Amino acid sequence: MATRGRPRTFDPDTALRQALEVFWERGYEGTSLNDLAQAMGIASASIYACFGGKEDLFRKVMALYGTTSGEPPRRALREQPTTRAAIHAMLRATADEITRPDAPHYCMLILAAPTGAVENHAIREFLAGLRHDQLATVKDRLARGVADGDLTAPHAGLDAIARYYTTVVQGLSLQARDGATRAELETVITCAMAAWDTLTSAPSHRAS
Amino acid sequence: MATRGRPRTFDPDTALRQALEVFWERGYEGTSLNDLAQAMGIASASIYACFGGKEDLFRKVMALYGTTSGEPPRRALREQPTTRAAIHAMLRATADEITRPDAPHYCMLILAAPTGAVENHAIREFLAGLRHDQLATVKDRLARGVADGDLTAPHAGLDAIARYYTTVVQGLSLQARDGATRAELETVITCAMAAWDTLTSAPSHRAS
DNA sequence: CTCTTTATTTATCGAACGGCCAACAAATCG
DNA sequence: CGATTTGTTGGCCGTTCGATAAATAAAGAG
Repeated sequence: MATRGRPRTFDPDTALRQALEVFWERGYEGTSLNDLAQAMGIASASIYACFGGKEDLFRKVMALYGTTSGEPPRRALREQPTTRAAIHAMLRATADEITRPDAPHYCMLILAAPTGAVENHAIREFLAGLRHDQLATVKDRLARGVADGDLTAPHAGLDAIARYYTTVVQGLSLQARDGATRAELETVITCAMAAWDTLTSAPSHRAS
Repeated sequence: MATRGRPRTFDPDTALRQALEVFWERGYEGTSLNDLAQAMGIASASIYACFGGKEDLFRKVMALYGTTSGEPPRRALREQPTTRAAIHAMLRATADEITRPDAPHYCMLILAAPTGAVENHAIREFLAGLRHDQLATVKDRLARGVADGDLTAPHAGLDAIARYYTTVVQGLSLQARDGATRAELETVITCAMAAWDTLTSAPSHRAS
């Protein structure tokens, strides 16, 4: 049980949180190992020893991010009794997270690396995969609504509705990044939810 | 009239288009002067002589981008007879632009530099300003609708509706970036327009 | 104590970065 | 023609990039 060797002088969990802050503030490509080492209070070589390279560290950071900032929206989807309430609560939880005064006003999953140099393609694929999971989670919640009986054969497809609200979530992140206030995001959410009744009515008249 | 001195061996307009391609593919921070010089077929010193530094070049590129890819959505807003048709056409024109087979599947204005190193703050501010203009343009179109009489004292505020559809536009860009097809974007647009009638009805019942 | 193991610091790697300049080349002018 | 103006070339500036090796420090094991 006892750990051999020299014990490390920093707490990896704390260091990971500090790395999260830096990546959050500057994005993936905008963050250098120097930035990280300085913020984490250790030499860059220690980062390699403990976390692997920049890319490995970023993946670990995103895992932490998912269990912290990513949890409230996921919980909203999971715990709200009706599908409509679940979607609405997810949007509001998202708006809460991306306007917190103690953190940058955007979602890392969405904006930390949307574009970049070719050599960072793997990171973008990684994030795209996580976003795909996000879409699938929303879709699953809609399917559960059908199973629960509070959503009956929507006029628009489940896929379309899920993608629509995912689109709104992503758009909210950019709005917050551009300085929109929590109240302004709330008005956007209200507008987005105004489509709900139309979208979830039985298939009656026109499409397109 | 005759131009003194040695004439340049490249066409600045062509070079600017080539620079646009590179910035579009890799974003602002992901593009190096080497990348640009290689794609433009000239030495980096020629870039400095003709366009100024990287930041100046990017601003000129964005001006070109605005008059090309940015024009169809703007024209849709301007030329459609009714406000509803204008918004709908703008969304579809946006979807067309960000799924063109001959260009990256996203909007540069939105995703070329959403985050990044502190030294590139000015570029982000520049883009944020352009996006603010975008929002204002949508808002103006709604106001024109009220003046035209096809939009009467909307239940939701004009600001909220404008910001909502701007949010959708920005979300669409991320969807396309993640591989959504034109058809999938169309379903999102259909969902987004489903809110229109509710949003633009006279102020009657509840809010929030 | 000595030996082993692990973590740290320091120094540095080669490559690429954005930026810039002096020398050369090509045109018009007088 | 020579003088002048302008564009292009090639290279180099100091810095920083991500990454690594060697040397040092601190703990437990025997």
